[in-house]
Amino acid sequence: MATETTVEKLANDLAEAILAGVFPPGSKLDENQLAQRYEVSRTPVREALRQLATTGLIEFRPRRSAIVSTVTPAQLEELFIAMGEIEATCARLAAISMAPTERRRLQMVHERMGQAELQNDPSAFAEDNHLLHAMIYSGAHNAVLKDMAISLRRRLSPFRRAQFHLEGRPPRSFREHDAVVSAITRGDAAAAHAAMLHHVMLIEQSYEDLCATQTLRLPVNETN
Amino acid sequence: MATETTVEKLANDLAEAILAGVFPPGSKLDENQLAQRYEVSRTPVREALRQLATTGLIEFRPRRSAIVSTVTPAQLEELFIAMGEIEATCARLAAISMAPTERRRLQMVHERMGQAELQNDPSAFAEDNHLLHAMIYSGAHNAVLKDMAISLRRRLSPFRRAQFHLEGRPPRSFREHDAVVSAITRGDAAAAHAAMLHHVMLIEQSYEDLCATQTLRLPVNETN
DNA sequence: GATGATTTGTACGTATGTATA
DNA sequence: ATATACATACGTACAAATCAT
Repeated sequence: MATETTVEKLANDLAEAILAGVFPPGSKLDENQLAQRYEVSRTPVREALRQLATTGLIEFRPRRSAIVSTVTPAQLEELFIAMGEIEATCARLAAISMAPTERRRLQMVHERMGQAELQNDPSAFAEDNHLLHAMIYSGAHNAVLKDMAISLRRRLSPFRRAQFHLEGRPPRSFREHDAVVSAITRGDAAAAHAAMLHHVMLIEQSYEDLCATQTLRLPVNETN
Repeated sequence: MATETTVEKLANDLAEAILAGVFPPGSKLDENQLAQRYEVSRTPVREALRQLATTGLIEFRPRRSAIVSTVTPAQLEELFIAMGEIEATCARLAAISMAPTERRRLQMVHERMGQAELQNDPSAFAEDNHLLHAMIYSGAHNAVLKDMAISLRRRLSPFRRAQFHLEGRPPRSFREHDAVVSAITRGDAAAAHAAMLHHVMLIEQSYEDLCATQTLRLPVNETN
């Protein structure tokens, strides 16, 4: 019961719902409706919305409903680029300052991920993928950068999810990780940076390919 | 009158007051007191506080007063490191993607800053220093990274202000800028990154020197 | 373009949890 | 340890502005 119950919970629930596509980009967030839906009053709703607004997930307009942020393709690319740069920075710092234990654990998770790929276990693969990246953020030993990375990753998660279903992406992803993990474990900062930048750029690329092949423009739908 | 009057204004005013040291780190932010002081009700105060909490400037505790964030030396160093990395990333991207006009303007401001240093005009120097860094953020052509850089710079501003008064810092700062600006204008991405990283590290160093020589631990006081 | 309905913005009251005597 | 004081958390009410007809 340590959490700030209502607002904290609401902010998380709302963020999750938005990222899951329950409230699609551009949709209005009526305070009264949200209050009814989550069975609270408008006050905590407003405070949660304001919190989400500072993260960029939604937009507050003066006297009108808050709306879920619409990301243009150009903005999306900027998010991917920023994500790549932050992750690459974390990878570089991780190569410099990870403890031996951290390096071993990183290697371990990476290898387990390779097995998941061979065994064609997408959920284990995705889970370890997440863990691997998180370990690199932590390995940078910088809470500020870590928070930035987590926030960006969260923001981009709807756009990254789709790519796991792309044919041939997991094995390639594993090979890219291999370059990153290898560079980090041997302490090659420049190589770790370059490899991670490359990896995230390819993630963006495969997302764009996905958009091109499918008629989908928005990455999410109600079925999620 | 486009702004969301009360809350938006309050959040800005409060942030400014905190950064100026009116509310020192660790001090409690009583909602009623703030409401009286700024002549509004508690509701906008709460919303402004929550906004500041997401930026890390203050901390919300479940059923207790919000407090101005206390930055430990370790956290401060992480902030400086993150700042250096983000600025260096912006410099690298700027070297790659600045338009010719932007490069010329950057060079121009840099030269003007050199004159301000020669003429011993600290306020002009400080102003151009701010402008120069801002131009590099913009030059990266990535709004996400730019916002991160601005936010970090703002957060660290109380700790950077002091260093301008350090003997011999401005000419050194100018020389460090020279390396950055030169690398950017000639499009040398790696050099721009390295030079900026070096520059910000030296800023942190001079702040630490300042702390060591003076008995001051907190960077700001009421006279500002 | 004006008017009514709906929704946001702010104020305030009550309850609950925290700190203190 | 129990009780008291006090500040926050949430709910509700009213005013002002937007939008829809």
